[in-house]
Amino acid sequence: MAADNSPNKPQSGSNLEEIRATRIEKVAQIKELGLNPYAYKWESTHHAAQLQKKYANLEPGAEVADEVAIAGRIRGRRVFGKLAFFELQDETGKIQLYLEKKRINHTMSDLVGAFNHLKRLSDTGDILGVKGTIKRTERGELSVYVSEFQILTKSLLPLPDKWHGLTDTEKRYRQRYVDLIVNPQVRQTFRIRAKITAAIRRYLETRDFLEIETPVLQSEAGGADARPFVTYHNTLEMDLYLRIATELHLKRLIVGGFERVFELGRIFRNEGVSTRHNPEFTSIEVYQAYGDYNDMMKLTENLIVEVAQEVLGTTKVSYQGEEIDLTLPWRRVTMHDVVRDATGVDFSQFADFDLAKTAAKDGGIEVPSECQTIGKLLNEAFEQKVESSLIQPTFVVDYPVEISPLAKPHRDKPGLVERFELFVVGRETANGFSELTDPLDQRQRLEAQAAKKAAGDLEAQDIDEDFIAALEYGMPPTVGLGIGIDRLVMLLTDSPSIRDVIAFPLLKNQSTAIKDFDYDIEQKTLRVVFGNGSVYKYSDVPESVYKDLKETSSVGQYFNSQIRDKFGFDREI
RNA sequence: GGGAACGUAGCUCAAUUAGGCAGAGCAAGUGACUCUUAAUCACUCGGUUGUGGGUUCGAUUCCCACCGUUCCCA
Repeated sequence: MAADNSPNKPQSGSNLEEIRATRIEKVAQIKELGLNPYAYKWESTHHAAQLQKKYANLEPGAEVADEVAIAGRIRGRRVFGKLAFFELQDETGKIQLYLEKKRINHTMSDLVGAFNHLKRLSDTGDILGVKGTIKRTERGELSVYVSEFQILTKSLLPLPDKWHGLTDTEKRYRQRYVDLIVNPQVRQTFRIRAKITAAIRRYLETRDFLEIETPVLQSEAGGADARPFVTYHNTLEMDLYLRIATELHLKRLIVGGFERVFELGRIFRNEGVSTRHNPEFTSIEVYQAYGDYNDMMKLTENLIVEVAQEVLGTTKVSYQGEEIDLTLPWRRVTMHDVVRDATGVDFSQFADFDLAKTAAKDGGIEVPSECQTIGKLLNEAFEQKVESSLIQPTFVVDYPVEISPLAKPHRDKPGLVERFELFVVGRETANGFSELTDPLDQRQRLEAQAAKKAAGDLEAQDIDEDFIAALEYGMPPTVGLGIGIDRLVMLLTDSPSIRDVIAFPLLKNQSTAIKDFDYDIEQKTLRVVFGNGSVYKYSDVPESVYKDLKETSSVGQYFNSQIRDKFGFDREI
């Protein structure tokens, strides 16, 4: 465009808007050349890693006449007058492009000045397809010696600094696609995650386990102690809950006659967010008829070891600087023993709760008020004094019945159930038990839970009558297992935060600031529009409050202190 | 839920000690350049210092509130 030389045209700036405008202008120029900046298709012959491997032994300076075609994102540009080097990145890695004016203009004679167009109209971030031959440069870099190119997708936004990359944690999570483009180890983590879940499914399928999908939307959320998310079905006019576990439905399938079932899928728990918790996460639950918790511990060990071996090629992994040895067998210890060894208090000796409580306090254990039985005390002691020290894989077995409402009573130890949990790097990673199959016992236990819920415990379970009916038809002796997939992936990918193994972790809405508000004097309702698009109506708001809100120096401050918790509200949008 | 820290150009970071013109590298634009690989050289553009208040002659800096993130604790 000759107009570029106009002295009055302002020079292109380099804030985001101006960079974007410059690139949109390039899109127009590409179109003017009769090319499509958003192509339909490209046929590649190779990926970068394949070429790097195939020509690994090519000498510097050597050329091979093999014709190849490859596509990817331009990650680096080093441009000279009549020669240019691009770095092209595809899913498998990077390869350099050797772009020579003479060759390109010769083979692309239909497009006059093809080389200069490429120089002028391409940017880092564009998706480029090229055809050419193979050449290792004199400096030793394997390159595609390009004869033809096609800009497949024009990128409008600049990528992060090529040297420092993207390190801002918030931006990495919010714009994971950018994180994936510039941080190769992030791609690797999700590749490993996919391999882990595939390997788990393969392990189970070869042992005749069947994956059956169970409902996410449920009229009662059971199978775990957790608060569910609530949603609403419009035409059925009913509240629904997102599942907090897959347990009760998978056990119904066992009643129905399937002997080995599992489901690997998403679970939702309405709880806080931390390095170890995301409100939606992935679990696998496995149920096997005619087995007990000893069988399931063996399955758990073999499953995890085989997955590690298959995905990482080793059973020795490094996690945040600690060497974790997954080699079998894993340590097994009863909860009573491990607590006694750590605190000096043997909770199996007490018949009386108050004596146990005194001993616990003497042992330095804080006893919360809702902790009213010896079993809960034992669990409390475990969580406070033992859990974080279980670094190497350890099965803790034989849990108190009070904290295990779905597990079968221990065949030898009164007050305990046949349950195990696997701890690695101080974190609960798996949980399994011989399933309670006695419907009358199950009803009693769930009624106790329901009583707790009625008394205000938001995490206690409801009675699932249909589940109990299923048990009354008769469930074979069965053992179940649950594994937290995210935590397993964290371990095997050396990731410090659960958000590093979830592609799009839940983050707070960036702007909940108040955008606008108005007031209805007749109705005394204050309508508030928030930055995230939602609209709330606050009722019975005095006009004086509206006036104050209008005149305050800080709307957000006034709203939070004087309105938010003080008036009833309905969500409009 | 409690505590602490952080938020400055598209990206990575300075400037805050003791309030005094908001800077650099990369990226971007123009020009030169056929072996670069964080290319180089010259010139140039780019800022509502998270948001809203307060103190002050003057605030990125001090104070308050809010928003978000991170870490620790529960």
